[in-house]
Amino acid sequence: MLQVYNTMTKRKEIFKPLKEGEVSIYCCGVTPYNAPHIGNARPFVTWDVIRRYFNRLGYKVRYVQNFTDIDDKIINAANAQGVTWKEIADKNIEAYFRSMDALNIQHADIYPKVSDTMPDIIKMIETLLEKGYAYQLDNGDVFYSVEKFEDYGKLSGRKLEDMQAGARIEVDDRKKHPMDFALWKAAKPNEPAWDSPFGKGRPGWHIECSTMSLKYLGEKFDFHGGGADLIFPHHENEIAQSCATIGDNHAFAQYWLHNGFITIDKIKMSKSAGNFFTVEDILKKYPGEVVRFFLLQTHYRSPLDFGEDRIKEAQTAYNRLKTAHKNLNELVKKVESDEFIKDNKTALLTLTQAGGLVETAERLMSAFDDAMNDDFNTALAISYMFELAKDINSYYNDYISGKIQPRGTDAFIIMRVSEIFTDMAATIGIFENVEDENNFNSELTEKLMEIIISIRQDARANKNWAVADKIRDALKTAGIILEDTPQGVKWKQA
RNA sequence: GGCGGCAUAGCCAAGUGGUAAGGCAGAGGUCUGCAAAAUCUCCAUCCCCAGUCCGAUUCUGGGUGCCGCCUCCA
Repeated sequence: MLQVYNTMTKRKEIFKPLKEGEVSIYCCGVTPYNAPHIGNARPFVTWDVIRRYFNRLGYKVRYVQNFTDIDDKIINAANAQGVTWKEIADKNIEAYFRSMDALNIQHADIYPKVSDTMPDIIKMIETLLEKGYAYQLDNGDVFYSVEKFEDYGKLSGRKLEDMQAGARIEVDDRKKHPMDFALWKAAKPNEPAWDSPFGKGRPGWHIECSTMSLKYLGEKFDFHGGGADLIFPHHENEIAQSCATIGDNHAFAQYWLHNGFITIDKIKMSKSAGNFFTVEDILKKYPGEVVRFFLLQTHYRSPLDFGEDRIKEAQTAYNRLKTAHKNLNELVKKVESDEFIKDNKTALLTLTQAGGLVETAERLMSAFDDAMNDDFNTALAISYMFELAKDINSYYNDYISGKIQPRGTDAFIIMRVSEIFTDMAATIGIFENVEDENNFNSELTEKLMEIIISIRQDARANKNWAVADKIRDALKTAGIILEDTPQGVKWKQA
């Protein structure tokens, strides 16, 4: 039974889909005014795993994620760089996809943009004006009147009178209430603008997500997510706008999930504070799957402190699972080439060991699912992968060293264990691009490595350890690790 | 000032009313020409105080510390 922590009720709830067998998700996307940093990536990795898990559970998932491509920051960036807002947005949307693709994030079903949703946004603002939830100023600005919405504050748990409006920024005194927010901003000279019944202008922040989620998911949908900093005011305002438009305070998203922040030295990473690392910079030094794995080793709601050391640790840990994955694949290949059946000396040890392996695997698979069912506890789920990896490696070592003789039943066991480990990996989204993992793994490199290894093997045969070690050390400097195993020399990228 | 979160080994991080997963680092063993990888063994009474309970790290109250939101922000 799947439980999720709902920000609206501040507790874990049993998930019940609105439609049997289907899940609808809206995750707030980015404002593409520059390249995404690692903190921006967290919600998308989180939701990617959630989607994958729902798929695993057999749900049909519909996932919508927006691009807010009209915004003050984009206009500012465009002015600063002397290009159009569209050029800024397009460029950064491309950067967004480059980064997220590297993190192995599956694409949304729809990526609506504000600039493509203008008629719907305008229509929604009209409705809010008609229903008396909004008002227009002489200059054309349209504001939402928070006092008109009785449930205002229900998501973030605050009351209008308790908030210190203007604590950090001056209040626009043309507003009826300090917390009122813009639905439509009248055009200033040289700004991109769209025609509307309220005059030329552009949408305020918040309205686009209300419009897009209602347009693509309907008046009620299952999940709405994003970073915890969106709870107020963004999501609070979305609720106010959407529920007022629909005329039902229980409409809109049923479950609100918010991820914690990525911090640096415990301080929230943010573009405005300048303490951030872009995803593409991190990817220059670490594979996307490692970055992804790093993020998932902590529960999505907990804060996560970013640091070079932490990523390195994650890489070491990730490599451990990867080794198990490789070993398992090797065993699977042997099964497929019938090596397991050939030798049918029925050592009792074999039965115990392989039988134990599959038993462990089944148990861990079940534990893995329990962890995921508990508000998508990837940190716990991953710990079970480590436990399974240990047993896989033990079996592999015993098999390779000839300590155990596999029999026919082992073949089935290996295939089942492989299926389980692959399922786990697929759920958290790793080990999917094993073929091209060595990004400098060209044919030429293969040949060169063959030559180098053969020369070194000659040296080793002559007990010329000095030369052998020199070659190994030199390769290590070049980022290639040699391992002398009973099955011959293996090499891999550092 | 209002609202919310967190405090678990050297570091990171799960979790439970009955004395605590996993990872990294570290120590020792096996394997190895030596390494590497792998594996085995070892490494915590859970911020402080009070209370409830047969029993609390886990519940309640208080305290301390850190962080976040109340502006844009994933």
